[in-house]
Amino acid sequence: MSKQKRDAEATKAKIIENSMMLFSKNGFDATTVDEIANVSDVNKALIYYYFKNKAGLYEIVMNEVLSAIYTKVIEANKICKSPIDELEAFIKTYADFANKQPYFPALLLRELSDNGAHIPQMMFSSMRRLFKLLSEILQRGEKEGIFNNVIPMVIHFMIIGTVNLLVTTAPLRKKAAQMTDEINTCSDCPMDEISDYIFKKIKIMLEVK
Amino acid sequence: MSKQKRDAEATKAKIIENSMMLFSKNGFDATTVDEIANVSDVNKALIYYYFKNKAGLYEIVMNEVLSAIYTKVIEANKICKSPIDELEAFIKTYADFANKQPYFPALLLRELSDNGAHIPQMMFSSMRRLFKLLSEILQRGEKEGIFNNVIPMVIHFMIIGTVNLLVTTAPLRKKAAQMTDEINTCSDCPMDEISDYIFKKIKIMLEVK
DNA sequence: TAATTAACTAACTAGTTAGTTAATTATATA
DNA sequence: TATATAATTAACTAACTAGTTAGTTAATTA
Repeated sequence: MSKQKRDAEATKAKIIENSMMLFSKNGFDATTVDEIANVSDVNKALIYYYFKNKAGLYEIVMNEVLSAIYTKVIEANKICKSPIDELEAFIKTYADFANKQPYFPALLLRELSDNGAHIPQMMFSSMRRLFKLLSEILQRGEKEGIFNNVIPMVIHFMIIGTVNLLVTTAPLRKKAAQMTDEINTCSDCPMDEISDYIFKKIKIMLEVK
Repeated sequence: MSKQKRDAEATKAKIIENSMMLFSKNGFDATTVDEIANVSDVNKALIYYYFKNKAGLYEIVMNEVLSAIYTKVIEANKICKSPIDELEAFIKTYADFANKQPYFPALLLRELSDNGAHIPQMMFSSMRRLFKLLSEILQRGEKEGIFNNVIPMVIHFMIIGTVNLLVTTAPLRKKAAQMTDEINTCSDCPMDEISDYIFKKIKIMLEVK
């Protein structure tokens, strides 16, 4: 392997990586193409050479992230023996991913609160795949008499919503913890303890007594 | 009452009202001061005459919204007899407000996913008041032996997160319902039925068996 | 090694946006 | 009724930003 001065794939990957970081941190509008170029140490025009435009780059970034999480969730799902196992895997895999890729929940929340202004179609179907998986787990559980009174859409948002808020507010909560003594903002609970708590609570909530 | 050509208070209120609508719909960055001025039928400079700058206007708008919701929740809380009543009132009042003021959840999500970039301090303390109230309800319930194994921060985000996602995705879900037959996105469940479901499920989740 | 292509850049354009200035109009008050 | 003051505007600027163009340099191939 010769050390190359030019490596298109690596450059492209670098641009995507930095875009992901910046879009997640600052959102679509507040991220400038100039900024992406500077951070990535490439000329701005190169971004237009590789990607159609800013929205096109954004779409690729989102696609990459959403595919990654879907793959992980599916992977974790494969080795499960029961709907309860599957529910646990779903929650913990999602939480773990969101925690390790902490920009992702912010991106997702922002995009949802924009009504998918920037990437309507793709976003949409990616999120649907994830929801469909959980939906099937819950309905299977209900058929088997393990769960009862399930509204999958609400349970899905309960999981996604809770995890996303916990991850996105983590820095804010850390700051709050230093300021006040009275309120416990859970600022040093590790994510795997929290996700275990969420799973156990949702299990209680759904299980037939 | 004479019909005036000039009414500073009314003009100011009009600007705030339209700002709230636009900021909520499009976020801070994507809302332009020109747009606010046009919609409000005033000259842009008037906005700078009344408000320090764009961020100052945004802060006032946010303050107004957050105070309104806090007032409603406190009001509903007053007539409650038990922690379970209080929990029910908290969830349903918040959900009702979010549903009637459907831009608010989007604003909140966006602001949280920005780490409070635009209005750090005020936003912060407004959200804390709301959390403190729920926190006290839950801890009182735990002391009275009604609830068990409560982590208020997680329960708070479970409520806020679920409601916010349901409200912000409502138009998206409606669109999805037309496209596919297989997945039930809860697109025509009325909010008060959903908030009742959320309350009942969270009650089960927290109550001592 | 010459020709061709792929990777990359400097410098620009056209359009947008927050914020300002200096002037104008309406209203209250002396 | 004159005048001060509060409300409002037209017209501007400085800074920024998405996207383009015309060109350069490195790598590949004939």
